[in-house]
Amino acid sequence: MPWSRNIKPAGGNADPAAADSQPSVTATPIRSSSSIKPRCGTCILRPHCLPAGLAPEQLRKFENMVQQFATLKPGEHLFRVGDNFHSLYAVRSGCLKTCAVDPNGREHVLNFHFVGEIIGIDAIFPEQHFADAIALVESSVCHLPYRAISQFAREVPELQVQLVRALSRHVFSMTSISGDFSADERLAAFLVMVGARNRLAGGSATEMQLAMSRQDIANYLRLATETVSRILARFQKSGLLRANRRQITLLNPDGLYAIAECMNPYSRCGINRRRADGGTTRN
Amino acid sequence: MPWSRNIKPAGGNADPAAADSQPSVTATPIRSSSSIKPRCGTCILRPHCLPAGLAPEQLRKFENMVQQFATLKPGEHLFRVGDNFHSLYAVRSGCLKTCAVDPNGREHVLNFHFVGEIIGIDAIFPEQHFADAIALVESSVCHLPYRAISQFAREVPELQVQLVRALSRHVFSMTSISGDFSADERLAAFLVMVGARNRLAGGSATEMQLAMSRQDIANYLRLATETVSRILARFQKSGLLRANRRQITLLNPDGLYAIAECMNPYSRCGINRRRADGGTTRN
DNA sequence: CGACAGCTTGAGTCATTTCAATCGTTGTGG
DNA sequence: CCACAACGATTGAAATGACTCAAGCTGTCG
Repeated sequence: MPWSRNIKPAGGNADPAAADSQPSVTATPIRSSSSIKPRCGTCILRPHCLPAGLAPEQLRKFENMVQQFATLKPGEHLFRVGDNFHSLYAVRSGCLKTCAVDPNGREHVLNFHFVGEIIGIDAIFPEQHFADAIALVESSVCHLPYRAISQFAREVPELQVQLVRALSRHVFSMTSISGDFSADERLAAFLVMVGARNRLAGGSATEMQLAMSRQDIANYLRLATETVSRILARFQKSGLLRANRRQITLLNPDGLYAIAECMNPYSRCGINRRRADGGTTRN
Repeated sequence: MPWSRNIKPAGGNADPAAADSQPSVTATPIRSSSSIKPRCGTCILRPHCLPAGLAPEQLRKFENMVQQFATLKPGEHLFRVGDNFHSLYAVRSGCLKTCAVDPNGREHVLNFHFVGEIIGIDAIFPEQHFADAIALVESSVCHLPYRAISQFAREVPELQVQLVRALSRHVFSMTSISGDFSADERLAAFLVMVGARNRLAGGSATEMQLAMSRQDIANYLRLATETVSRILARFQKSGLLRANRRQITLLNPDGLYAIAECMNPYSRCGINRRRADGGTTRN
């Protein structure tokens, strides 16, 4: 059992001077590149982000609501369990995990958040965070104050639609991994998914540098770390991939896809739809 | 591949009884008690449903959009994989499951939908159903045409808020069961949850008639049917409950709650918040 | 270089599954 | 009304996928 949680000293490297807009007790150590305002208009991620489909002048207004542009070092928290919810975050670069430690001390990784993805939508309802959000590598996020966004959405139906779609997509994507699948299937699906998300972020779908440790992968897939290692070794032996530490090359994406196929929601019906979710894009 | 799983023929429990009233291959067989219009204003479920918090005249308008009031016999489909999404449904009485059969023939129960809960929100994004919705017992649902609801939400912020909250709550509640927990923990949590939902629907939290079979429970909890049986027997032997077929009495809810506690998101932080989600209400 | 953290590999164990047989209910037809 | 079929639930025994424990390996960093 992995009691050994990486309690990375968030304080050690934090620049205390950097824009501390939160004097609260549980102060979230956001290192903000302060004055840099994100420009949604020129952001390559816009089609995948909340302001997708906004008209120019709405977009400008939206941009003005994006208050901060935080940079996080590996291991730094974006927010913590118990923090009040007041903002959504969009990953601009890097990768984060949301995770929670249960009373028995087991860490559960709820999700990985790749470039272009929204963090925090599960906190809208309880109005409080029930997970920690931790950067896995140097990452930057846009800060979308929810009250303002929500208010703005009342005037701009297009934004409303995007918000609801983002939520629905999230539910949709969760249904796959929550299912009953073997370790092989889950890991194969994970790799294919990371490849797809990697490509969305402008990289390769088959050549990637994982942001997360074996332990994180295991905690996400409900496996033991050793099991992840072993399956990777087996996949490698059968020529499906090459794995060296966090450097992974998918040599036979179709083979992996075949193993993972049962987790693809789209394969459940006769639809040959464009794989919109990215969760299972082949190659 | 050693990963032989329970290849439970989808036909096995598909709808042996209900195959009656559906000659069509894909048509949604809604048995409508036609003319009966639901009255949200007098519905005891309103606080838990979408129109929660609407002002009187908005409520009347909302009522008018609720087009149908369908009744389903056990085993009947509300919708099927591949159906176009055009409506959300609110469970008025009874209980339904949403489930999908993967390419290997394994059935995955995605969710159970109890009285007062919304069905279909995961289809908003893909605009298509990727699951079957099947009544477990005689059930009735309100029919909420999404286009109209969505349009109406643009004018009525309160409704918009409710929609987003419902989605966020759904995400929130999914995070528990998707975690890595033992069979005992998952089953205990399941029973506590059913009790809580049963009470919300006006019944008892400890005395209940399950709507679902052991097989359905197993497919939901990622267990084998036999395992569910065995754990129930063990719980019974240790005085936690009394189980006879689908009739379950929780004799020691606190004991069950203690086992299930690790799955309670609220217990992850120091919060002694009113257990709003119902997922883990004690007794 | 040494310490450390993350990763890998092996061996034994355990929780859960699979296979198989039985039991109790419920519904059906004679 | 009873026999019988059918189905869901239960129980036992054996098999196994994944875990735990433990040791060794590899790369990184001070």
